[in-house]
Amino acid sequence: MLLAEVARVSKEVAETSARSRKTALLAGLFADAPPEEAGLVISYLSGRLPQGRPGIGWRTLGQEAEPADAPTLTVLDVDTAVGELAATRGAGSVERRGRVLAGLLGRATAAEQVFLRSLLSGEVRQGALDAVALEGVAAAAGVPAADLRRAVMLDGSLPRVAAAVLAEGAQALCTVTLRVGRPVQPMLAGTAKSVAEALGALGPCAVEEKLDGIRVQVHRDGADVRVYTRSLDEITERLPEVAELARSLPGERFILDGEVIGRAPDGRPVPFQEIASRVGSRVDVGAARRTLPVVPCFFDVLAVGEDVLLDLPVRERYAALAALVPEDARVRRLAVEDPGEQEAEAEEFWAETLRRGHEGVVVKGLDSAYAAGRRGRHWLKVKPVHTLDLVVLAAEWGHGRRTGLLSNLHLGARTAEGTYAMLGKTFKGLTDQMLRWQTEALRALATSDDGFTVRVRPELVVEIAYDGLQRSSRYPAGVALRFARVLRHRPDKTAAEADTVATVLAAHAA
DNA sequence: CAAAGCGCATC
DNA sequence: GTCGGAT
DNA sequence: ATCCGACGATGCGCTTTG
Repeated sequence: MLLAEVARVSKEVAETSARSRKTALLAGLFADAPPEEAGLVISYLSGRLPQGRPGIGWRTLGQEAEPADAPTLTVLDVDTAVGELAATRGAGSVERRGRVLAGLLGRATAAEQVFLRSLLSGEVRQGALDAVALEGVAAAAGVPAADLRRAVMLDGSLPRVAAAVLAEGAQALCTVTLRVGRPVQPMLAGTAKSVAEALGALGPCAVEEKLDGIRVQVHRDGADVRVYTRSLDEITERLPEVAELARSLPGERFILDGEVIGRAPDGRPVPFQEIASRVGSRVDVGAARRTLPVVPCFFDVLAVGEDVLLDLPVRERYAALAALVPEDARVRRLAVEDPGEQEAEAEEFWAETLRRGHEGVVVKGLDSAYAAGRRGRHWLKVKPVHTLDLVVLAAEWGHGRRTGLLSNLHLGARTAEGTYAMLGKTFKGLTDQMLRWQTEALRALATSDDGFTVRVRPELVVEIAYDGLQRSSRYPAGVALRFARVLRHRPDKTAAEADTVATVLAAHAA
């Protein structure tokens, strides 16, 4: 199949807003794809490369290339080139990769270049990724989307399952089962503003501590233990403690879901950044382990022995977990069978969890199944929110649907010297109307515009919500906001009324 | 040989 | 990771 | 109820640059 066809459909998908129409466009192409190329086509149109990230970023993609006049590239040609890109490493690799990329782009028409650049950069921006492509596959193969979705969650790969179902039909889905040793898309949590709100939404539930670490899925089959991240990358070698603990458990075969954290000598959890550093260290795991040992805390079990537990309710899965994992390797939890009667108890659990230094709680419906790969409304996370009044120091021009609007705000707190210390940026929480308003308001305050960033007189105050502070080597206060978002503009306030660095730091002093 | 730049992963 | 918009 | 895309800070490892 020609890349031109894929690029054309991608463009059409991008230009239609209705999801049903996107699905139909994708289904048409998937049905046309030769069986041996279907996986590739589906992968590209769901915005992924089978090789994963190819080591090509905005910098490398910046190079210009004279487009070809006529489309000759096939998807197999692209796959070959991407394989080369991904395999290129060592001294001189940047230049070699650049040449391979130039060669590929040189064989592509202008339209194909647009698609290739977006695909390689990881931002297809066609309003359709995995989920919509999955609908397209289901339509093309004539199978129920729900059946296909379940198979993909268990298998972990849409292109693989899709190729099989297009070739063999619905029966291909029957052979996909949960297997120990093959990672499953983890279930995700929605958000609630308060414990009371979560209790009200869920009824009988479990309130669990939410640990601020790295999500892990641990598979054991006899002596073979593997640890996977949330994105299903295998990180077993980086976390020997986790593998050791899994081997020590009284079960030969299981799949556990949990979070890896570190504990200070007093038992309190170490900051997320330290865990990220530890889990990210690959070259000298021994040294990293000595510096910061980690512990897994499990909160779910997806399989044990020959039994698949995904469809069992939380209460039964937790009983299985308790039978397998000792208490000190499990998350603390409170069962709330009667939310009406136990609200105070739940609130106290939340307060105690925060006193222990954890991130918040996750509230789970006791009768819900494990919805692999979904952001279930049966799991709701609750975290404390902090707010500040900060001053806009600059704003960046937006992209995509925010083109022409000032979007990303540089946020400053007042210093003792009467200047402003930047604490981070945010573009979140802004409605279209707020974007329009701030674009005009900031234009009026502009002191410079380099086409990327507009610097402004520090006069506009914004109310910012954030989750906490993190150590920063980039920002002058030595600290940055985590997950900052705009609550509202405060044109009624003057910059002199904004919060100071000192009060920000004081609010988080332990 | 150290610093900077880049890409990619976590949240 | 959070959030708003669209379906 | 879902999905998507608008982009955040940070740390590691690799490669290039000074």
